[in-house]
Amino acid sequence: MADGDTPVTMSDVARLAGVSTATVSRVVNGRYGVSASTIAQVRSAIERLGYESSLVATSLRRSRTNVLGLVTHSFQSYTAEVLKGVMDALRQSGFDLIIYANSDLYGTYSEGWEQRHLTRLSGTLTDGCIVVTPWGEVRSSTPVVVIDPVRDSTVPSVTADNLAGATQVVEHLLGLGHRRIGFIAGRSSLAAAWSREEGYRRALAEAGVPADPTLIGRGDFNPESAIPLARALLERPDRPTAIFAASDGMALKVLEVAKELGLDVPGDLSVVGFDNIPESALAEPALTTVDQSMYRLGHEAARMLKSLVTGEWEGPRQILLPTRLVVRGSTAPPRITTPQITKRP
Amino acid sequence: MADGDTPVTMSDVARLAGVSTATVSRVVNGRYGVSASTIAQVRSAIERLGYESSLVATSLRRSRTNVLGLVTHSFQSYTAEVLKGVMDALRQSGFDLIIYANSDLYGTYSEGWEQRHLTRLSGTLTDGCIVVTPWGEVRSSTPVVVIDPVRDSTVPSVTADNLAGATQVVEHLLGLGHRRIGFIAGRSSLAAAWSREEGYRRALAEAGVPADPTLIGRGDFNPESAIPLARALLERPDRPTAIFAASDGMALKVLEVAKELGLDVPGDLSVVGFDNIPESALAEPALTTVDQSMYRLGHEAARMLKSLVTGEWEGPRQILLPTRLVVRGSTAPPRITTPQITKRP
DNA sequence: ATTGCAATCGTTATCGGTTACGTTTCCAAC
DNA sequence: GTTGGAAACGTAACCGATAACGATTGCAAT
Repeated sequence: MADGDTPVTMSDVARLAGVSTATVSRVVNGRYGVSASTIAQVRSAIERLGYESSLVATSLRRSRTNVLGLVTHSFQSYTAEVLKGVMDALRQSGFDLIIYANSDLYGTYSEGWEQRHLTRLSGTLTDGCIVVTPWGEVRSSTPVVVIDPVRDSTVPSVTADNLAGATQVVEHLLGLGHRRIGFIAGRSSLAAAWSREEGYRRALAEAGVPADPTLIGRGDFNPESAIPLARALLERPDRPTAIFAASDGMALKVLEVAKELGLDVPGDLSVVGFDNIPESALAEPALTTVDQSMYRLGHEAARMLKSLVTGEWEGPRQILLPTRLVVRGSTAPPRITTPQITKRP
Repeated sequence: MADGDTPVTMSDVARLAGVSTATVSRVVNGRYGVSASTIAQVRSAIERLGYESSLVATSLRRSRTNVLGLVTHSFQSYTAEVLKGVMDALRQSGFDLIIYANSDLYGTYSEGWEQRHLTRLSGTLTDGCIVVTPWGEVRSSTPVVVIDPVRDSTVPSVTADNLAGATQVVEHLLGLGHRRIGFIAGRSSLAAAWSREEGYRRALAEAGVPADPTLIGRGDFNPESAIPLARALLERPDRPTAIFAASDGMALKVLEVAKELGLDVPGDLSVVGFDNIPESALAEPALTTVDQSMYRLGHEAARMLKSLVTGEWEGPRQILLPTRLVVRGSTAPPRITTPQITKRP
């Protein structure tokens, strides 16, 4: 009860109940072949001693730990949302979650980091891992599910339908009357970044709007990376009337830059993001964005990993989740390059 | 390398190196008593086989797992900030972090939850635990550090200087000219909630402002709980000119209610929170609040737990962290009950 | 009274490391 | 040439639980 007492083991229980440890084990695991009276005796001994089975010893014997891992390089609100989904999917499933994160605060990030942790964990502490937005392809001796994988990855993964989402964004902007639409891209190695850019291109192409490569800024999903890019786009004489940033974090920085330059949003400039992180709804003006339900990404990834570990997964190994355009206050018809009044429907 | 191969064990290494497992163990753990040439052989065998020692087996033998636990009942931005601090403190310390959370989404919370998980974890999976804002006193066979403990707790803990923070808030409001100041309290069992309320009372008393008990609403730190309380306070004919909520989550709800009732903040009503969660800076108007650096709470708790586990803790077992008043746009001189113009210094 | 078959329970090897202890080797000192 | 002793290494018990296997028991069928 207090600190410092030696932990009570299964053989303590066995001794008190007058049976063998095998029988105690059977009772604990609810296995067949123990008489009702013995079960009662063992139960009461367990109760009296306050016995808790050792997760460590159990893990060693079975070769399952019932612990899943989550590896992430950053710990922003995106990851936090994912985490909620993961934990909800795992609650009462018998699996515990262990987290490896590199919170990106001291710049100690190194590229092989994820892989190092994966190999250390797999086959030893965890039964499987979820990896969030990795830098490269991952391999492991235990099952892995990747959220937002790199391009052309064959590892089991969960991704939002970024192509559709980005297409909708551009269609929304085109519908408002925008023709010069800037784009701030994400880390190009990620499939998500590529799809969002591809959606941007396709939607423009289908609408017959000529693509202007100089309107594309090369960001990396890090919010800070968007600042110089936004500045460059907005200080041009022929500045775009709208900017679509590949993530909310970057879009919020675009808002700041616009404010700094004295531009009114959405009057002078429309801004759209992607992700729908909680902060976006609170921004001023509230950010139009694409909801990709990071909660669901996490939830599905956990569900998938769980059944992958238990060997009962049926569905596809690459899951695509729907996205949804969320129109808020940061988008409106342009009034600069198209001086005529454009009424909204 | 690929999936499905049996993990390579220490005896595999031993066989290849032509030594016993004991020697391999000595090499792996850098212990004295192995010749340089043997070390080299073992090292190369480890290298060739890609051997990784089993954390589970090691944990069973030594009675240390090098895993710390974090138990929390909710997973809001408060907890996320704490988590960042914890993980930063633990990085490269050789300790891993395992998280138990009840994200409060399905109302499955039950009061004994924390204690159940604590007893299950301690002495089996973790070497010690951090518990965030528990519902009751906690006990465990391994070290525990509590962030925001209950009142009169004797368990090692880390808390912000809530009394000082709350006092500053009220002094700030008094300085602006407010006299009728409402208060929305937090979960009263927590020391933090009590201290904040105490600070509110003391500051009023010291300023000679008569306390009006009807201006105090009994919330529980859950943002939703503040809604009816704020409504009740603001629909009175003699409504307060300022409301101090014991947490930012609740304060943000007060802002919403005020907006709903057509009250201008800070013109008709000043609002102050406590915590300084990220959302507060983004609110409209930005929320005046008290920064208690949840990051530092987590960081200090982890540092303390770590040394408690290794038995090298020197400092006090109850840590008090400074707070800081952050004045933003949600507070201003009152203009309702005090019609005269009050100039700021 | 045997036989047969379940149901029940104990023995024991094992999971992968760690470590107390014992053994061997080797070299310096007597 | 012994002896002493430290260095280097192997043996085996052990951490706590699980499971294959064998042993015992009880009871119905023969």
